[in-house]
Formats: sequence, structure tokens, C-alpha cells
Amino acid sequence: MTAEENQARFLRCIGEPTRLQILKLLTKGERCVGELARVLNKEQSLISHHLKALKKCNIVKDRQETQKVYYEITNDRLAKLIIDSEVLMKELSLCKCQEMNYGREENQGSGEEEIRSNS
Amino acid sequence: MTAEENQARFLRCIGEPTRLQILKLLTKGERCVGELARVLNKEQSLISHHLKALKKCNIVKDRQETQKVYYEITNDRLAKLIIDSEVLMKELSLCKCQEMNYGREENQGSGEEEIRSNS
DNA sequence: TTCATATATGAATTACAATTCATATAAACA
DNA sequence: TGTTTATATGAATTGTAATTCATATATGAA
Repeated sequence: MTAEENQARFLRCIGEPTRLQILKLLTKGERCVGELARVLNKEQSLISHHLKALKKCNIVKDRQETQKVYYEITNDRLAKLIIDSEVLMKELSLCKCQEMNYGREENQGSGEEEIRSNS
Repeated sequence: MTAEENQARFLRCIGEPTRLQILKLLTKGERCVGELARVLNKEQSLISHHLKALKKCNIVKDRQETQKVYYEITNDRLAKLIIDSEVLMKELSLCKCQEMNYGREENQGSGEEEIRSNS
């Protein structure tokens, strides 16, 4: 495993839309699997699979409390890197590639909806 | 195209071993396609494909000089992000995942061999 | 114009990753 | 114990990306 292969693996692990959504939620604090699935409106098994991938790369760690399993980002510098890359991408207009979406700003499903409202 | 999709696309564009190798070479200055292929010991067409992908995401830009086409990173902050992620990955031992390689440090083909030695 | 050099491109193949679905495990509780 | 809730897992499918190969394009030189 070369240095670049490891780094690439790490970047690709972060570079998946659903995992980015998960990570952005986790930058604000730990969340359990069910919450993540509910907020992001995705299947629980899908979230579990993604969390497993993130954990495998040491990007998140988990903590069990009764039935629930809470996940959080392993290190604040990681959270910062994710935000930095987002800022950079926006400021430099990177990846406006792949046709369309010039000047528009959509934001559906980005994780800012209600939570902790039921139960 | 959501914000996360764009960011993910950007991160995955960087997150490929050969493209990382290319980018690391380019952090030290512009290079033409042939040089990159020679130094990395990969097919010229492969390098061209990867450069096209990077260009599509505005990560690199090109400049033609006679027959040769020179590529460079579009922005220094991008180069910094790449280095930052490398440092972070190493310091946090991220992505030691995927079995094996604990404690070893390989470095074959990472782009530090001779260049400009022929011609 | 013909040849050599440099780069790009498209099609085909292969490899890998995301998603879904069904189900397993395990804790809490009635 | 049986039931509900929460999470994990494996197999199957699908989608996407990397690589190779053959070839096109374009520039410069003989």
C-alpha cells in the first residue's frame, strides 16, 4: 500500500455524498444511527454501511448506550478539513463540472431539518 | 446537483492514486504530459485521461507551448489542501484500514525519480 | 509533403463502490 | 418468554470509474 493509495482511500471515503452529509451532521456533535437515517431520509442499512466504511478509515468512532450506538468524528482537525474543502470548492468554483447548475444553489436533504422532535 | 454532490465529486477527483501522484508533482511546478507519464511510469493515454478529469473539475489548467501541453494546479490553496490531507492522514493514522501494512513505509513510484535527464 | 513527436479521445474491458433487500443479532421491556 | 426497537451484515444488483488499446489530431522538422 503506497502513501498515495492510502491518501486516496481516505479522500474517497470522505468523498461520497451521503457520507459527507453524515459527517457534516457529526461536526455538530454525536448522533446515533437511527437519527442519521431519519434526518437524511435514507435507509437504516445504508447509513450503517456508510458508517462502517467511515469507521474502517478511522474517520468516526462509536459508543454504545443501551440499544443505541452513537457515532462521532474521531478528531476535530478532520472536521475542519471537511469544512475547508467545502469552502475551497465553493470559492474556487471547483467541480461546477459535469454540466448544468451555474448560479443556482439547491440545498435539499442537506441535513438541516428537524430532529429530536419525536420521542 | 446538491452541495454535497459537488464536494464529493471534487474529493473523489483528488482521491485517486495516480491523480494524487500527478498533483503532488504539480505542486512543485508545471509539467507537460509526457514528463508526467515518464516520471510516473504510466501510459501516456492514462495520464491524459486523468488530466482531463482534473481539468474538468478546475483543479488543473493547461497551457500549450509548441507541441507540448503544460499543466499546473489552478490555485495554491488547492495544493495546500492536498498536502494538509496527507499530513492529517499520516498523523491520525487514518486509512490504515484495508488490512496489512502496519509500521511499514513503502514509497515506490511516488514521483521522486529523475526527470529532465534525457532529451 | 512526409515523418516524427506530443497529446487527446472513444470504445471496450475490468474493477470497485453504492444501494437495496432480507435477515441476523442484541438489548430493553412487557 | 415473546415482542419491540436499534443496529449490523451479507448477497445481489446496479452504477460508475480506471485502465488499456487503437487511433485521431496537431505541431514541427526534414
